[in-house]
Formats: sequence, structure tokens, C-alpha cells
Amino acid sequence: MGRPPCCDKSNVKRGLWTPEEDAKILAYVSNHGIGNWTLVPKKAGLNRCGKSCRLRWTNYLRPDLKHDNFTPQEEEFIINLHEAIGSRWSLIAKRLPGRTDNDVKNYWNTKLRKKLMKMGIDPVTHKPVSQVLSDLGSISGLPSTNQMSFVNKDLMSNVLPTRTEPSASQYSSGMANAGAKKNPMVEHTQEDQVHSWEHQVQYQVISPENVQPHFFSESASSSSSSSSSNFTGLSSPQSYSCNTSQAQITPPCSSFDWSEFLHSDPFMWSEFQQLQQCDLHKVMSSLKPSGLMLSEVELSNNNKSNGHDKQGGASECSGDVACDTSMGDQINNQCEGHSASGNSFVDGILDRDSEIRATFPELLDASFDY
DNA sequence: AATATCCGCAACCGCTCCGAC
DNA sequence: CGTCGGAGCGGTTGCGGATAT
Repeated sequence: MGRPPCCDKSNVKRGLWTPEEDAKILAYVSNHGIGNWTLVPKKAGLNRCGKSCRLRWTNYLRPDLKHDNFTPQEEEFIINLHEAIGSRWSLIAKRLPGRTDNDVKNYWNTKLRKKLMKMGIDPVTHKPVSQVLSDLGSISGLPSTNQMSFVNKDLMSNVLPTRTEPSASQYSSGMANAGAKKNPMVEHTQEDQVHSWEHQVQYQVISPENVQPHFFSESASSSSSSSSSNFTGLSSPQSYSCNTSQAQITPPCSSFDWSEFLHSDPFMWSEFQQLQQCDLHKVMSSLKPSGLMLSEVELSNNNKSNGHDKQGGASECSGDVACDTSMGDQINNQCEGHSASGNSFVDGILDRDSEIRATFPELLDASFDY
């Protein structure tokens, strides 16, 4: 049973806002402040959905917003945070006064992503394209069409003559979304990481594999092929791991110490202690049953099985501390199953892909031709 | 000059979260 | 404890201007 719409869509105005409508919102907010947005249209005399009013206010009318171009500093900040926490636009925007999540998202999609690709950097993994391709090739020789469906579409469109392939993007975005949204730990962890990044790791690259909600970074980090990068566009050393050298990236099995990392920031440490109360059941039960939906829990536990997160990292691994053991075993078994086959995570993905394709042969139709 | 294509941005959509009841 | 509904989030769409042909 679906949820009823917040307003009668057929009877509300949509599309661009007029100056008169803007003035009504501004007048209303200046007189009454921000309250219940569903009541705003009626009280302000607007024939708009309340949600639309809220968006107009937060994305455009708010007096504290900047409407000028992004500065190089802001640009660098966005790239760094994206590398650390992925496409958590609201979190990134919170750290950029006067910018909204929509601003940041649009700027990323229209400028930064292309800029990175032009520089030979995969905007999803923040690794050199050559390395990503090398890793891809190492999965099983030349990548098959099926395997290609897992790859960041931007990257592949950069290197291969592809056709639009909705399943690939939906797969990746859906997965990232599911993990990020359904795991309450993730939000804290990423907040923490932003916080920490701002305060104490200005010139140290945090290992993004531990938190980044993109499964492809897993496969990409599964090998350590070296590659050069022609990345020279950004100035500060931390802005690109691949700019200076791959050695700056904390390797997947490094001695990265989460405890030390967390202790270094009192705020983060107290947050972490609260997070020890994680309810893994809630996380697991919220996961989609489909084999296509790998959660961050799954990803991170796979990390763990590879030697990550010695201290029960700030997010997922606190599940080891407080969560139900049978569920933990279940996850561990799943991870072990992956890692037992050599390429671990990647093989797990491919196995699942095969299963799904066997179940849904229509996935192999002509839309996958190149 | 006309048309096609590209690009950037504002707005919308669908979903989840979370507090109130 | 379950339901409801507002708020917030990330992804996507579509319009309008800029640029290319």
C-alpha cells in the first residue's frame, strides 16, 4: 500500500518559480519563520506543493546562500570529501557555507566529474583509470559484457564505445543507496570522517575503502597494480592520492589503526562509543533479499576479512562488539565464502551475477550488445 | 540563419528516516 | 509497538541558453 501524496499533484503548479511566488515565500518566512512546510502554500497564498516550497527556499531563496561560482578551494574540498565519503551531498554541503546539497551535486555532476575523467581519474573510485582498468582486466582477462555491467558507467563510457545500459547504473547507485540509507551507522561514520578530515587529516589520505559506499572500489582495491597518473590539476597534496603517489593511499591491508584514528578526535571518539550499541539485526533485516543488493555491512565485513578494521571500525565493525553472534556468523560465513575463492569479493559478485542471469534470462537480451 | 546538439541548473521523484501520537 | 506524516536525502528529469554544424 503506497503512501498518499503530500498534495494533489494535479492541482498544484509545477516548474519554474516566478518572482511573485518567490516574493510570497520570502514574505511568509520573514513573517512566520520556517515551520510546517505543508501549511506554507496555503498560508502564503501559493498554489504549490509544500515540498516544492521547501526546496525552493532551501536551494534558492535562503538568504545565506552564495550564488557565485565555486572557488578552487571549495572544489578541492568537494573532491576530497567525495573521495572520503562518496556522494553524500548533504554532508559535503554542510561543510561549505552558503552551498546546498543540490549545488554541490550539480557542480560535481557537471564539472568535477568530467574534470576528473579528463585527468584520467575514475570519479567513482578516485583512482587512476589505468589502475581501474588493470584491476578489471585482472578479474578474468578481458572484461566480459556481464562484468562490464558492474563498472562505473562514466569510466566505461570514457574508454569503450558503450550503449546506454540502465541496469549498470541502477545497480551501482541502488546499492550505494541501500547501504547508505539503511545502515544508521554509516551516517555517523561518514559524519565523523568529515569531521575528522576537517580537523586533523589535512594532509593524510584516509583509506576510503573502509567507508566508501561504492562496491567497485572494492574490486579496484583488490589488487595493487601500480600506475601513473597525469593528474596535476589540484594543488594540495591530500587532494589526490593518485596525484602524488599510490603509496599515499592506505593500502587495504595496512596497519591503519582505527582506534588511534578515533582517539585523535574527542568528538569522534564519543560518537564512536555510542555507536557501539549498533543493532546489526536492524541493518540486516533491512537488506533487500535480491542478490543484487549487497550492503555496506557485507562490503565492510569483506574488508574485515581482508584485514581491515582491526579495532572494529567506526561503523560497520562495531557490529562485532555488540551484535548478535549468529547474525555475525552468517555475515562472516558469507564473507568467507567470497574470500575462499581467491578473488573474494569480485568472485562473489560474479557468482551472484550468474545466478541472477540464470534466473532472469531476459537480462541477456539485445540491450547488452555493444 | 536555421537546426541540432550539448550543457548547466532548477525542480521533481521516490525513498528512508524519525518524531509524534 | 505500530502507524502516520513531515522532513530530508540522493538520483533523475526537463527546460532553456550556449555552442556547433
